[in-house]
Amino acid sequence: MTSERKSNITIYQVAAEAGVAISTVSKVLSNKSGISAATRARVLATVNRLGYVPTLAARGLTGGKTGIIGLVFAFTPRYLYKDPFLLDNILGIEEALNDLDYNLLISTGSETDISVSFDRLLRGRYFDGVIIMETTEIQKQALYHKVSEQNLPWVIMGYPQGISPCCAVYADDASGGRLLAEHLLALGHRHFAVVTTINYPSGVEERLKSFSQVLNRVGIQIDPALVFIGDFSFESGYQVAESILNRPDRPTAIFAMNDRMALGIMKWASENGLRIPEDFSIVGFDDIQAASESQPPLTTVRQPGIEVGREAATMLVKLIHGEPTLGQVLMDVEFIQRGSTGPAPQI
Amino acid sequence: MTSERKSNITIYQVAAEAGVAISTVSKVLSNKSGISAATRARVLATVNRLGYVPTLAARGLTGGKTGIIGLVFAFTPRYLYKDPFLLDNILGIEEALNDLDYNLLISTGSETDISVSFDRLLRGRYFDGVIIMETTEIQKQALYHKVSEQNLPWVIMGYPQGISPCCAVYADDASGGRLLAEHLLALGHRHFAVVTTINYPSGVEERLKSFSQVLNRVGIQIDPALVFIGDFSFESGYQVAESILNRPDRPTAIFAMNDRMALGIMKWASENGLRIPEDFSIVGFDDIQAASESQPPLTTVRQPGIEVGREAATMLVKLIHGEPTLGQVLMDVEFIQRGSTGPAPQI
DNA sequence: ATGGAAAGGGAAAGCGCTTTCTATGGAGAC
DNA sequence: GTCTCCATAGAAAGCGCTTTCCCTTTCCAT
Repeated sequence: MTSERKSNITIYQVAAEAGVAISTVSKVLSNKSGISAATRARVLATVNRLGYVPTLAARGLTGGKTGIIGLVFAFTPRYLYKDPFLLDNILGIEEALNDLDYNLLISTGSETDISVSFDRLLRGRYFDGVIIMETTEIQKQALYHKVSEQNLPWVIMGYPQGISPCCAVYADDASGGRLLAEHLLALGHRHFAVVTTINYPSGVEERLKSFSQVLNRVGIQIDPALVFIGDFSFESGYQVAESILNRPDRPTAIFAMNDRMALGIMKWASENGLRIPEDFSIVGFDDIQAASESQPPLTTVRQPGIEVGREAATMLVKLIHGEPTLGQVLMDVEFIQRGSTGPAPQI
Repeated sequence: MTSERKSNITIYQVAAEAGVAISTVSKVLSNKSGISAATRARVLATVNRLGYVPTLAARGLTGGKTGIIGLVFAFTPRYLYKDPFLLDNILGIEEALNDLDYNLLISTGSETDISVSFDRLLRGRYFDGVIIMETTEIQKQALYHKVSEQNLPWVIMGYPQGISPCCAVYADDASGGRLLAEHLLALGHRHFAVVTTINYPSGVEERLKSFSQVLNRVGIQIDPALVFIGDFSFESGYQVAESILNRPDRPTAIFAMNDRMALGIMKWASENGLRIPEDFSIVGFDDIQAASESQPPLTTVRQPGIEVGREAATMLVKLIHGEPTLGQVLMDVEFIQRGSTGPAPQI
C-alpha cells in the first residue's frame, strides 16, 4: 500500500539482474565514458529484456535530462489554435523534436499574465530547454529573466531585438514589409490603410515599420486615422472592413498584418459589391493556405512557418547538448503576387 | 559547483523562515488537514514572501500532483496540426485546463508506433492523468493497457467501444452519418460514393457504418468500387476527385468523411467545369470554418469540437480529484444543410 | 619483474518533496 | 489535581535517479 501505482522496474532491478552497480547502469544509459563495451552490452541487454524506462521525475530532480522542452506562448490558447501560421511553427517544432526524441509542452496564458503557470513549470525541473514564441517586447524581457535565472538553454522564435546575446530564429519580416510597400507603390497607390493589432509581437512591428519607411521615403505618411485595429482573426478583419471601406476618402490599398484579417476584409468587400483589385488592392502576410484559395487569391508574403519551427527546435537541442550553434538565424520571406493587387484606381 | 542551475528556494527554507517543520509546509500546500489556521496562515505568508514554488520533479517522484496532463495522439503531428477539427478539440482542452490550473503535454507519434516516446512519458511520473485522442480500435486497446498499468486516471476523447468500463467523451457520429444519408436519400440520390481513409479512428467508422445502414434499409449497397481513400487532407480530396467524377457512371452524391476532403473535391470539380449541386451533391463532416465559406457552402454535420475537448478535460480533472463523474458523455451533432446538396440529377 | 597510471566499477550522498510515525502539548474527564 | 486522549507538530524514511569519490583491476613502460 506504499504506492497506488504499480511499481515499475527501477534501476536497482536492472543493476541486480545485470550484476553491476546502479551507477554503472546510469552511466551506460547516459552514454558516459568509463564503461567497457562488454559491460555496456550486458546492461543494455538487461534493460531491453526488463523493459526498463528511467523515471523522468527522478531524472529531473537530479538534474539529468528529461527530454521535455517547454514552449511559452504569452497569449491565449484561442489565439494560438486558430492561427494557421503559428500552428505551422509548432508543427515544425514537433516534427523536429519527434526526430530528436524530445517532447513539447506548450504553456499558453494571457496577455496580462504569462507567468502564473509557466513560472511553476519553469521552476519545476521538468524542462531541458525553452522556446519563447511570438511575444511582445515587454514580455520578452520578463521571460528572459525568468528563464535565465533557471539557467536553462532557450531560443526565441521571433525577433531578438532588445535581448542580447541570445539565440533566435525569425523570418525577415522587415523585408516582407518593404516588398509589399514597393509593390503597392509601383502600382501607383498613394493612399494607404493598415490593419494591425494592439500589443503585437515584434515581428509585426517590423513589418509595419519597414512598410512605413518605404512610404516615408517617397514622402507618404500613413494617416493615423487609417490605422485600424483587429486581433489577427478573420472576424476582426470582417468587422473593421466597413469603417475602412465606407469612408469618403477610401484608401486604394490596404495592408493587413496577416492573411486572415485580409481575408475577412475581402469577404466584407465581396458582400458589399466592392471589386478587388478594381476598387481597392489588399495585401496580407504569412501566406496561409486559404490565401491562395480566396477569390481573388491574396497577394502576400510567405513566411516559412514550419522551417522556422524546425530550426528553432534543432537549435535548442544543440544548445542543450552543448554543441556549437549559430546564434541567430534569419529566414528568408518570399513576396507572392496574386490577384488581390492591381493598379490604383483613378480618383 | 554542485548544480549548474541557480538553486531555488526549497521547502526547507520556507519551513525555517516560518519556524515550522517541512512536513507542515507540505501539508499546508497540499491542503491537508491537521494544521491550525494560525500556522497555515503563517506558512502561506512565508511562501508568498519568498516566492516559493514547489519543484514538480520532486512532487512527481513522491507521487504528488504535478499539474500536468498527457494527451496521446497516435498519428503524426502533421495530421494533428493541419486539422481544424482536432485543433478545436485541443483548444477546448487547453481552455478548460488553464482554468483548472493544469498543463497539457501533447505526445504525437505515428500510426505504426505510438509507444516509443509516450511510454517514456507515461512511466515518467509526470502525468496526473491522460487523455487518449482519436485512435483506432487496436491502438486504443494497447494504450488502455499501458495507462491502466500505471494506475493513472484517463479519459478517451472518442468512441469507447471495446473498452469498458471507461470514461469517454464523444460526438454522436452515428447520428451524423444517419442524418446525411437520410438527407441525400430524400433528395432522390441512389448512387453514392464515399471518401474515407485507411486506419481510421472509431468515430469515422461509426459515421460510415450508420450511413450505409440507412442506405441498406432501402436496398442500396455501397459499391466497393466507389469507396475512395484519402488521408483527411484537402489535397487528398483534390487528388481522388478525378477518379470519382470522371467515371462514366458518375455517382450523384459523395459522402466525404470530413470537410477538408469534401472541399478538395469541390475545388477539382469547379476547376473542371462541374457544377454543384446540379451535377452532383456532396457532404462532409465536422463543420469547420471553411465549410461555410466555400462556393457553394458545404452541407455537413457539425461536431462540437471545443465542447468535446472541454468536457474531456473537465472530466479528467474530476477523476484526478476523486470526484464522481459521468462515465460517458455523448455530445449532440447538428445537421447543417447548405448549398452543396440538391436534387439528384436525372440520368 | 615491478611500479605506476589509467580505466572500470561500487558505495554513498544527495536532489526536494510526500508521508508515515512518533512526540508533545493542552483540553477534558474523573 | 492527576490521568487519558486528541489535535497538531516534527523527525525520518523513502521516491528513483545522477554524480562524486574512492577502490580495484588491468595494462604498459621501465
